[in-house]
Amino acid sequence: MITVIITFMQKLTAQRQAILDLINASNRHWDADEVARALVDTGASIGIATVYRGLSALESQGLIDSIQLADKKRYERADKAHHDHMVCTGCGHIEEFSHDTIEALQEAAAEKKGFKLTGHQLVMFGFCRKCRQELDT
Amino acid sequence: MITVIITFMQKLTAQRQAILDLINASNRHWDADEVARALVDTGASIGIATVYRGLSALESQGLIDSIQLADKKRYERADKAHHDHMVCTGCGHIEEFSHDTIEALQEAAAEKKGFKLTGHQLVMFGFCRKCRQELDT
DNA sequence: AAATGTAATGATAACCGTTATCATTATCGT
DNA sequence: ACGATAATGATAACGGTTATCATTACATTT
Repeated sequence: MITVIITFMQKLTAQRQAILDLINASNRHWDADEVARALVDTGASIGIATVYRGLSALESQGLIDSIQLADKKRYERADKAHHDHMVCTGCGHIEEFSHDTIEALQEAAAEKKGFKLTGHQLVMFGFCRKCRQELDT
Repeated sequence: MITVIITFMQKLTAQRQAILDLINASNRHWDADEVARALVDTGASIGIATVYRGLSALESQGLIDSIQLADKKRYERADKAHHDHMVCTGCGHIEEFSHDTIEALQEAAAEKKGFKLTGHQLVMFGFCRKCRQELDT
């Protein structure tokens, strides 16, 4: 096997700093378009391509996290403990949760199949408390 | 809230039967393009749009299952017990596994947040036994 | 401070999986 | 067989994302 590893300096430019600040300022889960829109609204000048590149650069540096939903990727702050997500299919609300036992059992299940885990993603779908009530009316 | 439910007959046409037979004949996880290619290879005449429509029709009837990966959707036989997936990022191999305790804990975690679960998807990423060995060489 | 090398930017084209459109064909119940 | 309606297939369109490329910004060296 031939492995080539190319490394280069990642620059934390003004645009990337702005993206990082925006994401760090809340607990929201942002898609690329929302980030671009929010930054432009504050008067910043940033192209959509720069947002996409900035988001993946920041993620590869571990400065932000992401979850891959069916249609798009969403980014969130990285300075939180590991957690998974529940997505309300009614209103889009995303709730976070973490469960050490589930994590441990996943690791054990992988090991049993000979897998060396590098990551996982657990997304649960359903109706949040609010949407659940509206369904009953 | 206004809810409109429109129901109509779903026809099991020759094309859809061919898709169903193909998927039922193995344990593979097919994407739409692979299905179309495989059917055309057997001499069948089927358009890619028909494959997409057939796949979602069959899934909505519970005749096949699917998993949503980052880039595309993959379909598999439905006549298996519920299970989740481990995807090898080295070779693309998909391994299935099931774990009742994890399922139960998920349900409990959702309930604690007030969520009424409708489904979930757990995908674990890593290296399968074979790719793991190649990494060490 | 000027020059140099390199990564980032931004506008836009391209990409890829998927869905919509629409005229035509096939299917099912009667 | 007839009539109603769903399915088909070719292709356009869509939406999120990535590639292209000329230009700009940055850090390091002279």
